[in-house]
Amino acid sequence: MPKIMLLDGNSLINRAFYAMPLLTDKNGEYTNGVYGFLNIFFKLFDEERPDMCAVCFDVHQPTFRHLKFAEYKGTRKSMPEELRPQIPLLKRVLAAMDIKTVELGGYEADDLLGTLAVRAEKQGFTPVIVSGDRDLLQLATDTIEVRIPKTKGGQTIVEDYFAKNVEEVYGVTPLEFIEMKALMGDSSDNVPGVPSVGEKTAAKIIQQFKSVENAIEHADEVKPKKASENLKAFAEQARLSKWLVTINTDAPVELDLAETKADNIFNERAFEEFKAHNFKSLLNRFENISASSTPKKERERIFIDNFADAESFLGKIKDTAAIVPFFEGGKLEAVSVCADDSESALFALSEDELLRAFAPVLKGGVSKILHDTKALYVYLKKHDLPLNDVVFDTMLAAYLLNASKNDYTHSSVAADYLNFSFPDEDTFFGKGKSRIPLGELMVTERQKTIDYCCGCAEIDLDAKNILEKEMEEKQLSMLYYDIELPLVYVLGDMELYGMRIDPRGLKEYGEKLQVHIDELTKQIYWLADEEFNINSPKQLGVILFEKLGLKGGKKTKTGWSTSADILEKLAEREEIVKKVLEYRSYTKLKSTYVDGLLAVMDKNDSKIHSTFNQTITATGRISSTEPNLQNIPVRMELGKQLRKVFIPEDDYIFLDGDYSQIELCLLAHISGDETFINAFKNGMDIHRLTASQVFNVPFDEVTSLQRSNAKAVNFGIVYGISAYSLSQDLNISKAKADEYIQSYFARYPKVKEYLDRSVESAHKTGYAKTEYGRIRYIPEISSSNFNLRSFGERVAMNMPIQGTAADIIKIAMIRVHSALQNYKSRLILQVHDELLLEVYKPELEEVTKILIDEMQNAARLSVPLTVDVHTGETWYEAK
DNA sequence: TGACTCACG
DNA sequence: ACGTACGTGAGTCAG
Repeated sequence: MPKIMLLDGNSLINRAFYAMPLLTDKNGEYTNGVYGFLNIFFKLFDEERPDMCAVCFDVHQPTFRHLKFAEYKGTRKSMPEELRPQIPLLKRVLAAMDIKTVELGGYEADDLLGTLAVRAEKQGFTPVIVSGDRDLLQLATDTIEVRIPKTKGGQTIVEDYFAKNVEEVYGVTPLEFIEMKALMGDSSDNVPGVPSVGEKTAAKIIQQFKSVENAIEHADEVKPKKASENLKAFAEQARLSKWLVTINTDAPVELDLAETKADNIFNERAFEEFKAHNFKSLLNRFENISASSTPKKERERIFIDNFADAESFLGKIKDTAAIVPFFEGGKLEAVSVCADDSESALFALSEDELLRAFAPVLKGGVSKILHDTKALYVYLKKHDLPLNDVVFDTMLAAYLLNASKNDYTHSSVAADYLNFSFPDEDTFFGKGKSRIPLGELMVTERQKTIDYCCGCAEIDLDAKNILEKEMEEKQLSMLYYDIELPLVYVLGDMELYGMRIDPRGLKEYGEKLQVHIDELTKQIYWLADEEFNINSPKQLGVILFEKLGLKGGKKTKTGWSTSADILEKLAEREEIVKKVLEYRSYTKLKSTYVDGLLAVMDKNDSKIHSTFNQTITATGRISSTEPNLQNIPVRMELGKQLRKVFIPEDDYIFLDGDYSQIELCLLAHISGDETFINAFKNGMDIHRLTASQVFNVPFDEVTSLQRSNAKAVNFGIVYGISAYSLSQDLNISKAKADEYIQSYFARYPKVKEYLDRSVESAHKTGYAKTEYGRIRYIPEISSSNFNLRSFGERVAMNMPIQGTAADIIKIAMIRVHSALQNYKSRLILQVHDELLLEVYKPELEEVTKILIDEMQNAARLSVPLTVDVHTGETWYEAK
């Protein structure tokens, strides 16, 4: 018997929308509801294999039924702005899939589902109704099945109901289910029901009396008492509710069921729609099409396990090759190569043989396409091997094209730019403890391993042209070839040089901290009159705000907030709070810095080799991990002492250069505000100037409090200001903060214009851009959610400034690195607006000049970029 | 694994 | 009325 699947478009897209995070496609249009709908659709389609299919939608038009009860139906919550446009989108996608959509003025989707289901049943089809709405259960019969998908813990599970299942679960027949719903009401659907009657009571009443009408007639016999009284008092409302929940099974739908054949879903047009809206995981369903539409080259995948074959394969490479190294525990395990459309190869030899075979190719001649060039560069340099003629890095290109992604793996590049799904590295090898070395996989899953490794090289080769073209279109090529690609080697060298520390000094520092920690722990236990885990915000909150009853606590969703800004307000009066804050700062230093640094130190040379990541931040900054050398303490003296254990190599000295107020300089430059520009040209104290302008006092009479408040306002402007946050930061009233901001804008009108312009442009284009053309997409900016949209607007104000500063220091790094080629001195660290060099002492004078010159001239702005330099025998002194 | 806290620019 | 500063990484707790 032919099967027909009838879906509730409105209800399912609604469920999907709230179950999924907001997703956007390339044009910034929201797609999560449609994507979620399609996932449910395909899951059930695969299970049911229906011959026919139709999706029903609501059309709200005033009709008799709805006019009469407008007061109930009319007050339904309005749809979020992110969802509304997804309904026409869903209809378009369904049309492309050749799936019939059904709608009829004045009827809701459930009426249409009911009508079609009954009609189909009569004509001898097997109907399956899919909806997120339980009201539909009234339609279940022995042949009509109602399926209700639910998300539970991220997984979609489906509840299935024939008539007998409804009776099992609710104890009433599907038709009685209507009566039951009428009594209990439905607040989300604005069905009033009878007050104080919930699901349990309604079920009991209907089991006994079978219908609302009969229950009203025998209202005196109804229990409990409350329900009995209300049933009498709200009899009319109960009848009305029944009318509202009853689904019409006789709507005048003009549709021949023969038109609902679902036999052309996976067609070219649907494929294009799916691609356009980034429904990547669904694309592999289009098997025949994906092959033709994205000519995925079928290459022969060769396995090479001896040196002679390796040499002969590599010897054939003409001019370009994608090369992918596979490392395990710092050792090279295998390499895959793809140089043309006909074949790719996996080389599994000993590390020694691999290096011998590949050295000539890596050294030069062959143009190389890589993915994470820095990793290979660093590895090779450790083995004294050169890497030249790298012409492209797919990871970096994918980052420039969209800096907001979490990763830029081969899998992600394949999905985003080649339209096919490819296993994720972590999925393939396993991650963390359960990671399986490539060598072992070669034994157990030989062909899959060859396919995976060769696939990576094929992806790099195939994606190069597409990535290059997209970068060209988005005007990112200069940023890519002149900044990001050259920067790889600068960062690589920084990682290789590392930073020397004095482990004995560090241990002594740690021991000193530990003495204080032990003392503070005892004092805190004594003051709290019990022992507890001070590191646990949960336990600490209970001790402070419940046991000791301190006032001024704030709740977070898990308990009391014990953050520093709250504790600081209590510290003056409360000894224990003061001790806790002190304890926190000591333990932070001990565990994160002392223990953390000792754990990652290279024991051979007492050096810290951080990893500098080029594809993490959304703004273009570099990040540093294992360890993070960009957040070594400096603001507090106690923490700053830590920098005394960072020491240059023998005969070297630290030289530090930092841009003075680079973000405010850029604000002045980009906005073109004359007051700011002149102030910077004259080398004035910018925060003092701001204070004198905002608080209307002579420049020389600005107090230190006024200056520091003005400094906070300047920071606020760069971050995308709001009066509320500024008031929090300065501990002043919101009104006062607002006053500061208003007078700031009055004094610097061009700054205000710039901020407005940035926000407007982001609204229009969906992204923010630096002076060098770096892009950050801001899908949040078109949200109807106030918080999300506000966040988007702050990002629009901040990103061009923070990002341009990042671009500029990257340029400076490349130039300094290149200028130092023939010196022993070297760049070893970048901290966003600061460069740290390890300078060979005889070169100090010259290198100082180079550093200042290259940093100051990295960009031409309408204000001078000034650089402060310091030298020191320790990092402490050099700052 | 996510929430919280805190170190930096 | 809404309820926030922008960008990161690491250690710790607790479910």
